[in-house]
Amino acid sequence: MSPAAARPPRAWWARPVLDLARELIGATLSCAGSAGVIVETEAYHDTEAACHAHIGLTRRTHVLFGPPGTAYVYRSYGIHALFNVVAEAEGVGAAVLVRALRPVAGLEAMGARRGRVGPRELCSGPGKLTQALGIELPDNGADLTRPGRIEIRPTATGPDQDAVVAAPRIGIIKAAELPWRFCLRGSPWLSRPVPVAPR
DNA sequence: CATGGGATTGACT
DNA sequence: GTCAATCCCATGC
Repeated sequence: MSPAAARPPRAWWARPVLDLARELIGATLSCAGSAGVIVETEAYHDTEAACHAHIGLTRRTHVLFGPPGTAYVYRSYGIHALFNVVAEAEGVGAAVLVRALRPVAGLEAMGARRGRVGPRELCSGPGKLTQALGIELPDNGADLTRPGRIEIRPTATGPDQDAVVAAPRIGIIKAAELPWRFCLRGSPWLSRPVPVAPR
């Protein structure tokens, strides 16, 4: 695989959210002594109804409209913390949800945080990977362009685009037809398999 | 101030 | 396959 690039500057994160969601496949996400390679993402944009930012600027969504390269962490179903990275220009509400990782470092710490589960269950879901990495609500708003608890290192050359598959997003009702889920083709570390027949 | 829904997971039938 | 857990916050009275 390609070597890790340096910590990307603000402008790197400012690209269109669909481009960023693809680009992040293969990047390494690390936090609290553990790390994994991103194998699944989803894009969200304020112009479509599934995005939290669709309702406009509120206390919950203001991070989404802020500077790109910022972490957006929110609680889902009262239980799980889900991790996103803000994309596009400041003033646009857009973010990439990280949905699954291939664990590569700190697997013991991941297991301690997740409870005794098999390696395939450590990071194969958006709520699982935040628990495995120790990402929680206080990480909301973290600036990923500065040194901190959470770090994302893309590959130097970006992912091989032939290896990235697009599919409909998971677990949403609104705008469910958009193929804005991106997966590493054939990866055994996905939250769910890519559907065989596209719709 | 009360209510309702949600980008999920794990346990159970 | 079904379903509850549990909390943040937007919305409405």
